Amino acid sequence: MNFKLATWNINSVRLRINLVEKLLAEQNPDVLCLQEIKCINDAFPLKDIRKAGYEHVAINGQKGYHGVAIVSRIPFKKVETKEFCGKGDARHVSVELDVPGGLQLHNFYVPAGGDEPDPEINEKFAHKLAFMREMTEWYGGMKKKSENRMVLVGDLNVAPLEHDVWSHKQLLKVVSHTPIEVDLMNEVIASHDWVDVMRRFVPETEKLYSWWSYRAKDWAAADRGRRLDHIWVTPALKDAPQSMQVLREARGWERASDHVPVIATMKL
DNA sequence: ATGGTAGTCGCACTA
Repeated sequence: MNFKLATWNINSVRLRINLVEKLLAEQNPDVLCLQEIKCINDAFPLKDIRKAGYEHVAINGQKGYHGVAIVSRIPFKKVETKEFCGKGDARHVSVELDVPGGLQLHNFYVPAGGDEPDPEINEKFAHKLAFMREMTEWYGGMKKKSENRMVLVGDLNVAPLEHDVWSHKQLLKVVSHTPIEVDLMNEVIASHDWVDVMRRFVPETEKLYSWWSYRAKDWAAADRGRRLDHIWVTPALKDAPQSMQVLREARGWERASDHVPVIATMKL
């Protein structure tokens, strides 16, 4: 079957439900993974999502901050959430999709990490590093690597490659692109031989961003972006991806999120 | 070298 997947840090799903509806209408993905929904489960705009044709929703919400959700046309066989760092933060939800061969989809919102890239003096940065170490442990501990059909998406808050940021040199000491974060992200990737789907379609020598700061006067003119959002697949699905698109235009929508949707199609 | 914006919740915090 053909499978279309989107991931988007929405920065408040209640405030931007109209933009979610616009994306679903224009792109018609089978599944949309959202991050930073910024509401408790009961406040999620379920009715609007169902009206758009998405009957299946898995939510791990939290009051005011963070929170992730998966909305889907495809039924779920299982829904799980995992708590990282014992903090009680809502930063992960996963579902088993009812597709031929099965598919586990993991949706993450990794801690941003604050401003100061020193875990000794910035506990938010220490939390981010610990979170990634826990991801490595978790995926490294899973059995049957070569048979696991898994997709991992989300706002991972790390731009690992030189051309995942507008200036490699100027961002080396900026949280999201520091060597310690990049090393830890590479360890997560190595823990289950994850494949970076976005870079399968855009060479590493080309700039590729999914986020532009709200603080720029003119985000498009400055174009100082970073690739903070990712789609990964396990080796069992390495030949599945057929296309990938970063919906840059969504950054210019009215009352936009600072992140744009990343969309992939796969043959399952 | 600094400050710039956005959202939620309530007048501070996270990003």
